[in-house]
Amino acid sequence: MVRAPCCDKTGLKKGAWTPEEDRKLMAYVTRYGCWNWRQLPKFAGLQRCGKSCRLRWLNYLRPNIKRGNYTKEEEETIVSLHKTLGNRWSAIAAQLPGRTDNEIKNHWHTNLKKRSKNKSAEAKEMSSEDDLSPNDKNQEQDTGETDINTQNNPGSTAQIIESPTRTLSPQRASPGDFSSVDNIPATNWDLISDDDFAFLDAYGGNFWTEPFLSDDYFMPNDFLADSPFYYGEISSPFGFINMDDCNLC
DNA sequence: AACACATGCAACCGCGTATCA
DNA sequence: GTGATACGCGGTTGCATGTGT
Repeated sequence: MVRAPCCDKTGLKKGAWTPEEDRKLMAYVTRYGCWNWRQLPKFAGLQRCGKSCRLRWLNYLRPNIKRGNYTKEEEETIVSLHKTLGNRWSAIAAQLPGRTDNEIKNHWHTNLKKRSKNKSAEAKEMSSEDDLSPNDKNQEQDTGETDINTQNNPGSTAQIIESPTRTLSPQRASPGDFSSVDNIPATNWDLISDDDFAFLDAYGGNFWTEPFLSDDYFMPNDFLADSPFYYGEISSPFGFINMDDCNLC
């Protein structure tokens, strides 16, 4: 039995998001929040599936997203949590403020998993060969690497040694890599200007009020907590928005 | 310089679950 | 209790870009 598509796909765009689409989504969510992902694209003037909008917002446009440049501590946390939680990326992401489950998942598959495998192979080799070179031994001491498996599970006989990364391989620059930590990706916010709300006005009076007729208005807690929404007004590139008028919470 | 291959990331897809009528 | 709807999550894919030959 094939599950019905999440939305009517006729005429809906797929693939990479354009700056214009990002602007529209950011403008809308910033002003109204994500009251209903399914309906949101319609009101935001986007030819996208609600699911796609949600993903784009959560993984890319949301404020306080960290991109790239994983710290040693973050990688250690990921490896450690992965050991206890498995592939529950959202749970892991919850422990890493600013990181998304998707990004952590990607980072695991592209970096940490590989290193973990290598470490595992090395460990196997070392256990079979006692004649480890002094250099290797020193390196091990310098980095302070230990077998987390045996640390966390003293009784465990697990063979896999998942080691935190000690050296960060240079990250390839990509359009999405803002390489700034703790900051809202400037590129995203710079995309938006006052004019970006103009298209919303084109919908007429109903546009501004209709979303708030919904009872199931929803704004993610982490977004609220990190955003000026909490404090009554938005200080944004679009100017100040009095949130008392928006009934967000 | 041109091509093939490798890598990393953004986005999509399908399933499970929560909620509501 | 049941079906419909929406959301969230994890697995997977496709493409842009980097690297090697």
